[in-house]
Amino acid sequence: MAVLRLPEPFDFELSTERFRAFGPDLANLWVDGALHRVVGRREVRIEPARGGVRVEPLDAETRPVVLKLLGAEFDLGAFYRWARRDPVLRRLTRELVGFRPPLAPDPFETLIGSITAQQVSMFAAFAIRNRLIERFGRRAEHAYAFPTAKRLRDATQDKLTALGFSGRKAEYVLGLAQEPVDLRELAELPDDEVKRRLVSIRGIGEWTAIWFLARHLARPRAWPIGDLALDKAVRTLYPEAGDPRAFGERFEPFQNLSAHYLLTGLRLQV
DNA sequence: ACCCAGGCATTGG
DNA sequence: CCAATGCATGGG
Repeated sequence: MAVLRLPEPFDFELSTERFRAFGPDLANLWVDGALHRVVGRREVRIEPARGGVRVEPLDAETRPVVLKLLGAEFDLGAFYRWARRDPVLRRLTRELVGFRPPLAPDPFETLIGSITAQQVSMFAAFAIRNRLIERFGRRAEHAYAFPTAKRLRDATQDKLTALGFSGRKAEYVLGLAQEPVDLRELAELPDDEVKRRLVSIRGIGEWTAIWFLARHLARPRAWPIGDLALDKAVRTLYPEAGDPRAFGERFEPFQNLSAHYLLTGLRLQV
C-alpha cells in the first residue's frame, strides 16, 4: 500500500477543509472523500490512512508535492506547547488538533489565486478561479492542472474579463504571465526580500505578498496584514486588541500558524 | 435594489 | 504622507 506517513498530529478532514469551504476547487478537488490534484501530467488521489495518507500514485515526483499540500513541514508540537500560554490559542489548538494549514505547492498558482481573491468574497473568488482553470487549465481525470504562465500567455484582456475578472485584474494576470522573474528562486530569500520583490510587480500588494510567504513558502512569521477575515477573527477572539497590524507581534514566532488557526477557528465556529 | 466580502493602483490633496 | 475612488462577482 502506498501510504505516505505524515508527522503527528494530523487530521485529514480538518487540513483539507479549505478546499471545500468555499465551494469546489477544481485544482484541489474533493472526490468521494479524497483529495485529487494534478502533479505533472498525472492526477494524484490522496485519501486518509492510518498514520498519514494513501497516495496514488506515490513516487519521487508526487511525494514532495503531497507533503507540501498537506502542510507536513509545520512543527505543530512546538506551536501547541507555545500556544498554551495564550487562552484563545490554547482552546483553538485543542479544538483543531491535527489541523495542518494546506499549502499551495506552486508559486505562480499562489499569486494568481490571491489576485482573484483580492477585495471580493471567497465564494466569488473561487467561482472566478474555477472558470479560469476550466478555460486555461488542463483536465486530467477529475481534477485540473492549474493554468501555467505559458498557457495564460494565450489569454487576452477580453477572455479574462469574460470569466469575471475586473479589467484591472485581467491586466495583473496577463502581466504576471509575461513576468520574466523566476518565482522559484524566491524560496531562497529572506521574508523581507521576497516581499520587496513581489510588491514591485504590478497587482501584487502587501496582502498578496504576505499570503505568498504564508501559504506557499510556509514562513513561520508571516502575518497577513490587511486581511479582512483575519482582522475580524482577531477582533472577535481578542476584543481587547488594538491595531491588528501590531497585534501580530503577540504571536511571534508563530504568526503563520496562529493566523491559520484563528481563521479556521472562526470559520468552523469552535 | 441594495450591501459587503480574506486589495490594489491611481489620483488628488 | 494620507484620503478618496473604481472595480466585478456571489451571497445575504
